[in-house]
Amino acid sequence: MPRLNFTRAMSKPETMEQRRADNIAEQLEELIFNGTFSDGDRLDEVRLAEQFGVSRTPLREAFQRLALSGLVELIPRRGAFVRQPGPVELMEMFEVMAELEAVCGRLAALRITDQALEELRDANSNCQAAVDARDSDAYYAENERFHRIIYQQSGNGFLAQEATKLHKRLKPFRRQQLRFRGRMAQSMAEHEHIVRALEMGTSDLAANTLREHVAVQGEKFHQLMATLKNAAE
Amino acid sequence: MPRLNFTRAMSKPETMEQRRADNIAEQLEELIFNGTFSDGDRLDEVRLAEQFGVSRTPLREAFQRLALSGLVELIPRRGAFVRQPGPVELMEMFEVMAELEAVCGRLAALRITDQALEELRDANSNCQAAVDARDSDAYYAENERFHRIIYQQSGNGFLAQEATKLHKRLKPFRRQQLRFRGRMAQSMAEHEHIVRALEMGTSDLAANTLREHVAVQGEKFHQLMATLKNAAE
DNA sequence: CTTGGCATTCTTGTATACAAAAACATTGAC
DNA sequence: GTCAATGTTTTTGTATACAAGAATGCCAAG
Repeated sequence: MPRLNFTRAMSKPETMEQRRADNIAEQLEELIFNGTFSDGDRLDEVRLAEQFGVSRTPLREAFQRLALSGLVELIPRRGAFVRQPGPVELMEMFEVMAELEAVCGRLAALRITDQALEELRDANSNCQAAVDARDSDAYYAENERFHRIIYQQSGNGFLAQEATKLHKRLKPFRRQQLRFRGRMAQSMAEHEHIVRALEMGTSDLAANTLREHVAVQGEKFHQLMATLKNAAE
Repeated sequence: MPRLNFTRAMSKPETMEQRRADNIAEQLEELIFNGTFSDGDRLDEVRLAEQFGVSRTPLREAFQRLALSGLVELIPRRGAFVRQPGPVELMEMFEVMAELEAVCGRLAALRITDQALEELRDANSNCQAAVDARDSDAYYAENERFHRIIYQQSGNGFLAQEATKLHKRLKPFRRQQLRFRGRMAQSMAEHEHIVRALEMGTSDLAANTLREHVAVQGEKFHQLMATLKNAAE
């Protein structure tokens, strides 16, 4: 006889208390992103367990989560292997990212609030300040804020969530890109165009501008490939 | 001193041998989809463990996977709760699905092979046969094949994967839809238009036709809401 | 009748134990 | 020297054990 009579989940308690396993998943993610582990590396359960000061159980739970997000491949009876996207998959992911952003932009052009527009302008001026100060960290932070606002203003929570997920996944690669000369300034200029399109409420223009902004083509393609080779060394 | 000197994963062995935990995740997914568990239900670890004849450990690993795919919400120290999308989230998901299909169509119009076109026509004639026989199961199977081909012909593996994932997630809701009068026939007709657009290689037409085909609007909206109410009773 | 606090029982989260499978190393044949 | 077979050791997958946190029930006070 089941005890818990509250078989229904009450309204989201929005508990931000994390279990240990969740933290471990995040930390592992970070270790993969920052290059401590690279493609093909095997994640040793016992060593990582020691390192994190926990037993294998929560680690294995973390592996499950990472596996579904694609960062790790779980090969039965063999272990967990880091799985970074190769050039082809990376291009594919950027292509999807560009399309997702375009959709967000198209919807946001119709639904964005005045307040959000103001925040976009604010993020943009912070970006400009970062460009002037050649502070790529600050630039990146504000750039992320800029895009996140657009995701949210699409008015489609699910879409915003998916876009955020992919954005996060591509973060390390995008970040490399910013180190190229003139990249920050160009990106800034594109942001201005995007804001203008959103202000005007022209869906198609907003969509196309965002797609172009995110798409990897022309010189950006070569830059991306260059960073990949560096990462592989 | 690490033992495994093969620290790199060899080329994908494409091992289809599943671990127990993977199977459990799939079975649970099925149980959620077919309505054995409905929104808000708590998944009892010990009971399910008995039911599946395993211990709690593999079950908990399965929970982790289901949590990331959104079917289950893991509340710390409280348990795993089934989380079915409500009307709003469902509409959002269909909107994203429509956009993903549109992108697939746009790319596929440029890249589709003659052989794939032939397969689309084949799937379509099977669909027609199913409509004539009023066999909604067969219709659904061929419909799925139809869409899957388009995903794959986008030439973007990552996109195809994401589209497939969402398609699967929406499966139970789409399936309900087919029971409405005339829905299968209308859907069939739209498929014809889609194939024609792909044949002609007109990207925009293919994209728009697919978007309209998948989008939930007008009468379809009411039908979807009706199925939701039925499911809640 | 409702409300609040305490004890009890159940449930989760984590650690540990153990069996099965995989990788490694050694030996021997060619 | 290369390669195959076999025994050893590591490593994974699962079961079990145990500690800490929730939920329930009970009792008393208002």
